[in-house]
Amino acid sequence: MTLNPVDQPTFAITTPLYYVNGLPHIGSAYTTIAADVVARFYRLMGHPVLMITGTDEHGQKIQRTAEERGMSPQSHCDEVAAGFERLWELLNIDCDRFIRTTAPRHNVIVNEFFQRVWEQGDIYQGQQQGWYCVSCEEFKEERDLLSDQRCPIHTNKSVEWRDESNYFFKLSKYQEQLDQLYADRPDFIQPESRRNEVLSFVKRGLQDFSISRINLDWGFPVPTDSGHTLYVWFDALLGYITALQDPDEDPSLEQAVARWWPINIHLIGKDILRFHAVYWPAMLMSAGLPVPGRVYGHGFLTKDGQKMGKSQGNTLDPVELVKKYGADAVRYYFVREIEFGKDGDFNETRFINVLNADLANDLGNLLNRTLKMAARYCGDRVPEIDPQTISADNPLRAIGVSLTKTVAEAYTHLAFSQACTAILALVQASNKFVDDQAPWSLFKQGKQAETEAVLYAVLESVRQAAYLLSPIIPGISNQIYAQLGLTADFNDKAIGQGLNYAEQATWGYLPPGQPLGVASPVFQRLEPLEPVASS
RNA sequence: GGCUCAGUAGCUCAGUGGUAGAGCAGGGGACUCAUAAGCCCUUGGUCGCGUGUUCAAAUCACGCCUGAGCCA
Repeated sequence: MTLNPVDQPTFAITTPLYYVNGLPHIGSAYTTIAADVVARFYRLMGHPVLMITGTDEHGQKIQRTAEERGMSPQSHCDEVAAGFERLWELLNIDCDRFIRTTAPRHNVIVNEFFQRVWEQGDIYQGQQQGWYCVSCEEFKEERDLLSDQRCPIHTNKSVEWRDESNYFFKLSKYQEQLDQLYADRPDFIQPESRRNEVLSFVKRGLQDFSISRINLDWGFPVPTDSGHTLYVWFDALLGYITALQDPDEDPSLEQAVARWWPINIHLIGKDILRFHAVYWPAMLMSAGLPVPGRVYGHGFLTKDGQKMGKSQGNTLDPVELVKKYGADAVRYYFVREIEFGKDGDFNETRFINVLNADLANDLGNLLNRTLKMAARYCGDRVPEIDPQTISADNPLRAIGVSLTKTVAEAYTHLAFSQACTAILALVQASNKFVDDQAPWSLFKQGKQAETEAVLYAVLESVRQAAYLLSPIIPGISNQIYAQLGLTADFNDKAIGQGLNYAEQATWGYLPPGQPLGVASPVFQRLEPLEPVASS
């Protein structure tokens, strides 16, 4: 059965465009891993997929950071953006588009978009005065400030008094339309707790927001007034649109939204929820574009239960982590151990425990022990069993058959942890099945047919598990397929055409009689950490 | 200050009226195909605190404490 990708609806997903104030932190890695998992799952199902990530490079904060480093803003951005791309490569994340907001083609899209909104009469000039935090790139209320006029978020930075002429976007005009959007599409903002937050914010009444700054060089000029520079957020959100277009094409807003718009899922951290769930849809409405499918605000990560931050001195360097443990391990831990949407914790002991238990002991060892038996008892081939002859009551077949739907639903709901739990249940049942059936005894008793039936069921269960886990641990899935004698490259973006979901996601695919590969641990057990005396 | 969410086994969490659960970690056992893995058994909890409603509360109501968040 072949499936033409154009038969399937397109699927586009974004991470935030990360601010290049510094090298990527673990939180950015977390979001991007999640987006990659979703993208890979949709590719598996045969959808044409566009996964977008990138960097947000304008704004005063960047300008000043570059100055402090004695660099031009552009070379600072180039350096940091390259750091992001390297990390994605290390994590085995192959995004389809990496958009940088300093790209010239982005400027074209921004200008066109601005023009549309301008023609709607949704932009006007006004005066804004108040205390401005450069780190937040936001005006602050005086009563929110700490002593010495310091920003409550950036406690070591003083805010600056600004009294300037700005351009404003008429957000207030879209109050009713936004209310309607949230009412019509309860799934627009997820998870539920985030949605409630936005609803209560919007209910209080929306105020127009400033979309320009003066005295700022590092940004795009306001098309209608070159003395002003576009506010970094206005420009950054539009990066999602620019990214849709092939970089080689001439940039045009109309072309950009032709195929992949509207984006299906914006995956974001909960801190930037308002920009994505309120400002962004209003901007799109003004420009006459449909709004995205879902905005999903996930939680934050802590380390050993503590907030992470440079000032607290407890950060988790994603580059070090992935170099130490490998992409699959890091991907699996965050996806499996953290309930997506809620805050989650990183703890290295726990990290090691989970990976050893799930990947080395349960999954890896299951494959290994079964392959060794198949080599010895079945001539190094998949047993010649017609899967249809295996009883529907067979515990593995029963689980495997229902697993397909369970896992697909979990992935589509971004309930990665549930997907893992369901898949691991098959693996655990398989280990139990091996022990219960004791194929080594069956073989010694000369019960060849029974031995083969047991081993087939287990091998097939490992295969199904590997296929369904491939969006999360593509490297391990590749190894498992290879050892089962199957040809697969789960990093191939056309995977859904090569290894069709309808066929491979279900239990009973493994071709009988096929020569098996060489057994070798797919995930090496990690050494437990030496207990450290707490100081 | 207002509002929202959370507080259940050492850890991560499920359970929303009817005799306290899972996974991991810890302890014991039998087996041997296997990455000293797996399998079986098991230790462990006044379900944040208090009052109330009910025949019955982890679950409902009210108050409080602690933590996180949104808003002002």
